[in-house]
Amino acid sequence: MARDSKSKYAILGILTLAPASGYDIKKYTEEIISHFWHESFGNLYTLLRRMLEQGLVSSRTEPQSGKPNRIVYSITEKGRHAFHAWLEQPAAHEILRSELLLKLFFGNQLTPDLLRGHLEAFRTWQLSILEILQAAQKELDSEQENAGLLFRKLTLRRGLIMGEARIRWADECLEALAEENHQNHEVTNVPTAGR
Amino acid sequence: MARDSKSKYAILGILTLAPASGYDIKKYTEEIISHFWHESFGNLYTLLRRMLEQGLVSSRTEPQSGKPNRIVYSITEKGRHAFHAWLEQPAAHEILRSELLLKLFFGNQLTPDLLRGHLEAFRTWQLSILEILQAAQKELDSEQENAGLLFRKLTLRRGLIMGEARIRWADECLEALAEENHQNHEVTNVPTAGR
DNA sequence: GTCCTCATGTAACGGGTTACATGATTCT
DNA sequence: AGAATCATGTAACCCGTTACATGAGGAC
Repeated sequence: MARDSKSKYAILGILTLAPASGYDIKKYTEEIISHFWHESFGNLYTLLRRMLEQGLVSSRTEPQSGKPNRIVYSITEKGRHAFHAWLEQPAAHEILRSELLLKLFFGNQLTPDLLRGHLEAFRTWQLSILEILQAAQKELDSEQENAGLLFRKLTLRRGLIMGEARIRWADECLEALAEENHQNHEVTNVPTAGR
Repeated sequence: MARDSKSKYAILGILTLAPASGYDIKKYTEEIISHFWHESFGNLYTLLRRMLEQGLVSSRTEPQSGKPNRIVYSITEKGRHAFHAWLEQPAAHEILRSELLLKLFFGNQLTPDLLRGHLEAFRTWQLSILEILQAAQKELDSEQENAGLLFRKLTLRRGLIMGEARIRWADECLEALAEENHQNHEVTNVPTAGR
């Protein structure tokens, strides 16, 4: 087994839906599945050529005038097999590595203001993602029943649930910090006040 | 700037709390912050030596009989500066890449049984993590007020909230799939039954 | 006039994982 | 007897990012 590229399977999966160029695949990741996946042009193009050599995909060049040629890839039988074999395999445990959490963990070495700034930036960022997902959901709801619809909805649902949870958490943190700050002020400003 | 190792800052952060060996640091990540961070021995040892060269840490070798020598690292002033500079920097947006979501997205190419299997495996895994976190929370609650306590609690809280959300989501998915399956059976088993 | 979209590519680089080696001691 | 803990290290390797190059056509 060793380790093999997840990108490879993402590409195969997308080619399962329709033939596509590298550019198309990039767009697809950005527009449809950006809430749980991303690809860079860099290894997209490199991978596609490698996969061609391995016979997982076939290619056909579409000449265009004025623009560079489009290289449209299709999944082969071999590619389909590889994809399905992967699909059946249990999903690898996601490795988690959150820079924000790391900073927060060492939060007592940071000024309250900067800390709050980090959390608020995170919050607003999550909020903006949520809005995009909500719009996507509306669109999906108005779409008519089709093959992959349920699964698109379920993955979207994940994005929404997690986004909401992240915002709830950020709010909790901000509250806790505000409270702590408040207490500190009471203590330092009115140290021996009547009790 | 370019890109520099996040591991580096995790290490510096941990050394901020107390001098430690590579082995100690690994243990710390596993026992205390595993819910949002992880390190492998591989680059831990490589990084520590590089950081020594860069003057971010200093080292002292503790001879031991029977066991290999312990190399205990301490953070230097330069290291502290680098760490604080990083702390103040806004946290990079987490890149998301979920293999499970990817499989689910292409779920209509998978048998319902396998699909359910994936989701249930995910669910039970998340549940086991939750239990660990809950135990950790109980421990933290009984600890007396100290410097980093609030922040440990806040990061733990994140793990709990997210874990619960993931489980809720998995349940939703399993329900949705069961329902769909049920409908399909009705249709295929009693195709023209009275209505 | 400048920015965005379309479209493909390459080279550098490095961050991190995996797998291996070594070996005494202590727990089950 | 065997597994786990302690403890450090190295070498392979590759996955993926970033940055660059090229260039036409259309939008604003």
